[in-house]
Amino acid sequence: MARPKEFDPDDALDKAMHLFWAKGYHDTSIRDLVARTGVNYYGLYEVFDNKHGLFLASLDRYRDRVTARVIEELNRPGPAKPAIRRAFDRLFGLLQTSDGRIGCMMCNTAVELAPHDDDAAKRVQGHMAQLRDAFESRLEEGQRTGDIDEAADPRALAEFLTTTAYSIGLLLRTGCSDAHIKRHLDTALSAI
Amino acid sequence: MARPKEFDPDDALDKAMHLFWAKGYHDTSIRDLVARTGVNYYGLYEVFDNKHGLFLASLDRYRDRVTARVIEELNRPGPAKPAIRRAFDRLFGLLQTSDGRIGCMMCNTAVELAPHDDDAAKRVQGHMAQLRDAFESRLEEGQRTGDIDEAADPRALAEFLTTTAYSIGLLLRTGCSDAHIKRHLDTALSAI
DNA sequence: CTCTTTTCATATCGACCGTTATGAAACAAA
DNA sequence: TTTGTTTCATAACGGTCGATATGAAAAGAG
Repeated sequence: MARPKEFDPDDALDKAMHLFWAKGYHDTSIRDLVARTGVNYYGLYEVFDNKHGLFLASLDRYRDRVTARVIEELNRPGPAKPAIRRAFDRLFGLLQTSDGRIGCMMCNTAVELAPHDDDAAKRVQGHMAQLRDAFESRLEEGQRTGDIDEAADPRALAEFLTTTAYSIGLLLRTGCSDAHIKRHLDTALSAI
Repeated sequence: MARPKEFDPDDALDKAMHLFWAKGYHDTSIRDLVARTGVNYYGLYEVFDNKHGLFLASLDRYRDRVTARVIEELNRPGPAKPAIRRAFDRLFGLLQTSDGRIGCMMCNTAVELAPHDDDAAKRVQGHMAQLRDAFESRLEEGQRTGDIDEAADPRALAEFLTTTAYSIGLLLRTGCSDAHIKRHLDTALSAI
């Protein structure tokens, strides 16, 4: 019984996420977000409260759009080692955006915002734990099926793989070549 | 033949570096820098031109104060593997600052500023190359003395170790525990 | 001492920040 | 059509940004 919204909040969040992902929190202004999303000030504040709220929502969206799919790939049936490799390949693919090689939004946030923002820090730590748990379960399953060395510590390896995932983001954002990243992945995965 | 400076530019640069290191570029204001260094606006601009120049000088100072000492540790006589381990331990120690666990300034800059600042990007890439070359030389020496597997690719391993160094910074800045970081280091070094 | 030069502390500048206020525009209900 | 409600586009707000202008203060030279 009133004027309808001219934008799709879901689509706006996607666009905002990509801008935050590429430019980070401090270097992205509300005006930038208005321009990128096509949503006016009123709409953004009405839906997401403020810049901080929009950023936190973007982090959640990133988890759903990127990390969730990596874990999905990780959990496909089959031996653990190739599944882990495929998960990293999937991650690498998902980190190729139309904005270029902008890395991993969680890694970027861990560095830029999390040290001084408890809400962001909580989400980053949750993200790391989620990824770690997924790796750990897969490694334990691999140990049961004989794919992974029984003497290995699944938790320690899972932490290592999680950090490796973050490293991929770091290397991408630094502009390292695909070949460089592939070499890194080969070396890292030789540890499991 | 005029009024002398009341501050030591070298000391001021140290203080500025630590503030940039902890808070990053965008979240550190000139006023913050004036407060932290005790130097007034005129002094800062007279010596370092502007905020950007002061940041670049801080990056160079970081290389001299932190990275140079890690490489120094790496190049001590003896077998390669323990030397590499000692270098990482030294890095870990140097990253414990009075500002807390703020990670590695080059890693932080690689994420926050380098993607949109060519001067910063050039310094980060130079830093990575310097570290990589140091690791590579040490690995090659290790291969000659039989300490490192001859079948290994020194360049690829050196890249991996460089990324591992950056990962230490990332884990520190994310607030991970010492034990977590030690485990990561153990796993990573199992690859060489 | 006075004069000259440099640095000091501080006020100020225009620009941009995140946020909010304002009035017109677009629908549904009556 | 008129009324009521929500969203639209845009102007405006106070605050802070990086950078600079200003005049007093501190030294050496004469």
